[in-house]
Amino acid sequence: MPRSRDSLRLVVADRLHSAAIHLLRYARKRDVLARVGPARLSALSILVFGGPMALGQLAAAEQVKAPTMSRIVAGLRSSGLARIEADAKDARRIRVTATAKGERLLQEARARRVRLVAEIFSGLREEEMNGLLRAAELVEHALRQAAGTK
Amino acid sequence: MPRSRDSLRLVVADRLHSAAIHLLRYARKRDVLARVGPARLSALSILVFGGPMALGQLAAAEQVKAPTMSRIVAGLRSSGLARIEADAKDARRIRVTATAKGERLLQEARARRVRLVAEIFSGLREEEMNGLLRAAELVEHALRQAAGTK
DNA sequence: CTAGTTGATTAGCACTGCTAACGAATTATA
DNA sequence: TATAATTCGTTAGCAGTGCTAATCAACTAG
Repeated sequence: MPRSRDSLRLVVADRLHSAAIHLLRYARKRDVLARVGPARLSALSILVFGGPMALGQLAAAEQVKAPTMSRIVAGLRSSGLARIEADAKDARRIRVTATAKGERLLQEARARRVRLVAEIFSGLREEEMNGLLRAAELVEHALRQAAGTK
Repeated sequence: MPRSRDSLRLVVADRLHSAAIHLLRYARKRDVLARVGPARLSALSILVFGGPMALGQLAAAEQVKAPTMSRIVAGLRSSGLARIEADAKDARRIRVTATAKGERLLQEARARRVRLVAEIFSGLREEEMNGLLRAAELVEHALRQAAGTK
């Protein structure tokens, strides 16, 4: 592989990583207002969009280990944002479901976060926005590929 | 502002946020190998690229409160990745500097990240990589603007 | 029926963010 | 000059999120 492509990758890696860190740090300021941490919010969104599922599935979806998800679910539960039921087929399993309150909170938090991030980009031209969109989709797509192959 | 531009922003914000979360989760797996957390690595890179600076400056650059940066610097120090000296002009201030070991570790972490990104984006054309680079720079620039204005 | 596997939890560690409260040093002001 | 206000950094303590190791219960294979 040519040296120039290699160093381009180095720069891209650096910049993307840094941009991601800073973007999330910025966005998190409002998540705090929701009194729900990012991991819980993210898990909740999986539940809302993906429907009820077992803890292990949720952990896999979030790329997190079972004990971590166990605690996240406990937190959601104690906040009344999710509930758990026994699985009919397998008594080891639990079925985690978002409550109505959870769905409501998710929509609010999401709207707040999106408004915040959208504010940041208020000065950008439409073509720049489209560039960002393509970049985000590229990253997501490439990550899905990489996660699948691994 | 036209409705269409507004909703484009919302979509971009949503996608970017999601892509950032997933990219960092993926990248963190390797950071763990470096035995240095993401916040320390990020602060270290500011030091390496920006030169020695006061704790407050570093906190501002990382968009983090002083106590948080105080602990991050303490961690870097105890790992021998950074050192602190007294400021000649103002005895309240400290001067934080990356050590040679810190610079070395950062380069290694970067190299690891580059390999990771290379894996993820192995299928991308050079122009797509350039698109990602522009996107990352746009995000950083917009964030700096937003942080400055606020 | 025993042995192995799987799903979830608990315990305990590390890291990262915050606010509140403090001490020390500097700057502004009476 | 003496005092007050401000600024810089630290400490203490809370919450959240990630991990591994160990454990328990339930299911599955032999």
